[in-house]
Amino acid sequence: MIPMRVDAKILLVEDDVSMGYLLTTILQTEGYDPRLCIDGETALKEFIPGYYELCLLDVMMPGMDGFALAKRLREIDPSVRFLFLTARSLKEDMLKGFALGAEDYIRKPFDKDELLCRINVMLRRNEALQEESVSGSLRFSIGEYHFDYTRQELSWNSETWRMTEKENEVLRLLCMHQNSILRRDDAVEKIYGKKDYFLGRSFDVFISRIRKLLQKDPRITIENVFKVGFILSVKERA
Amino acid sequence: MIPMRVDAKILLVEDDVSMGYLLTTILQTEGYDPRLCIDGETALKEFIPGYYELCLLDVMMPGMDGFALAKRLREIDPSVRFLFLTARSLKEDMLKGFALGAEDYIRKPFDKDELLCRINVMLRRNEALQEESVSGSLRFSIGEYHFDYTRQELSWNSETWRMTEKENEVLRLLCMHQNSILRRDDAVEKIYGKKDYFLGRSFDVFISRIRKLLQKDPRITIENVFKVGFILSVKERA
DNA sequence: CTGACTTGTCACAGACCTGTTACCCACTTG
DNA sequence: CAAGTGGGTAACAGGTCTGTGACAAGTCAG
Repeated sequence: MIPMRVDAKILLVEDDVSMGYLLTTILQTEGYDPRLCIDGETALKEFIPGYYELCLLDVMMPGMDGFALAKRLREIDPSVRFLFLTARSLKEDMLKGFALGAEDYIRKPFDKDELLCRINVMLRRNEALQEESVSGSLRFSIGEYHFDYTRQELSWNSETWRMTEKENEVLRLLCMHQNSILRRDDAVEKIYGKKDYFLGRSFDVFISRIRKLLQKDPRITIENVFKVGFILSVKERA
Repeated sequence: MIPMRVDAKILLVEDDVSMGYLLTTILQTEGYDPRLCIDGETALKEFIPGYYELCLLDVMMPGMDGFALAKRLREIDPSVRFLFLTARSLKEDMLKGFALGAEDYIRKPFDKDELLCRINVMLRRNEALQEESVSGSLRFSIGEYHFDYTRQELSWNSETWRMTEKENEVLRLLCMHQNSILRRDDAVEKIYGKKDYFLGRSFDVFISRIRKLLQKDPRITIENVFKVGFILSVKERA
């Protein structure tokens, strides 16, 4: 299935109240977060650059029409993405819409599933565009936790903590050896670049701190292997 | 007008000879370089990963149908882009097409200009994806702000400031790492070409100045990651 | 079972890092 | 030349890490 882009903010501009309501409902039930405006002026006030993933514009509206609105929005935020929705099936209109940079052009009466499909495709594309640059990111799942090494963050159940540099390093090493021994010598060497008695003790302290960070999921353990190192593992669910 | 993507290679798969010929002609007169195949098997032999900008697939064909072909093509090259063309207007077919990762879905009989428009849009998008970084103008949306690097301008709600050169550079780096850590070492190196203690301090001062510039939108934060760097991010609206 | 050694944890102080304001100097502009 | 701008340094007041010592608890060999 197409992966859903949950909670995406959508700016919806539609003067017809019942149509606007219908669209809002459809989008909401699909997990989107639509914002309905009844005319172009309201939409311009409501618009915030970068906030909305997508704008859904009715073409025929009293006052400022969809095309004029699109032009204004693009002036404010050149990277805005929009899609026209119209009852008119004039070819010229459609061409004009695409010329303005529309991503798509949908005729009313529209089919609900088709509309959702096209929106999904657009947002998926959007996401691909943005995440392109975030490559090189290192992430791990640890039981119910999620650990993002590059962002130096540990999250659990929508809570997120920023870890310190050393904690981050130690946890990374543990994760990379998940279910197998992380040798203390190796670890100390990698973290501090050298090893001596005190650095080893310091490493122990970090193990302790990380245990505390991970204690919300009791299935996670960091077992000690006497004189050798530690093993991070996640027990099977009972 | 929509900028034309000249000479783009298009793989066209259509079993109906006259339709295939018609499409080929249309695409050629528009400056594209289409390659016509009369069935899926031929298309698979003809296909070269990365060579075609776009595949135009008829859905209903004897032997391998368009969907099966799309699946095979995607196996060979996961980044392939395709578009279905079909006489069937069954909703399920269309949904299936999108689920397979289609960029668009066009019903026959199609309108020549609409088809070309949609193809143009797709190719333009393709280009945008690839040339994002090479383009001359660099612009970013930061919450309610809009930052134009090339013009060295920061604007908010119709107010616009011209930034200083260094502010501009620092903000650009922050934007390019939005939501991930901008490492202070990297940043200092890129901005000054070398690094020492004082340049690091100077960088801090610019962070401070930029925070002040961006303070009109309270959702924007530049978080410090102790000893490592900074993260620019925009919080969800309440 | 004992004693030597290893590990878990706490608390804390000092080192180091950051945010900010003020200031100074070089350069530009009118 | 006077005023203004940009950008670096200084200085200071916090703030955050993180080694280390202390001590309790655990492990192991003999």
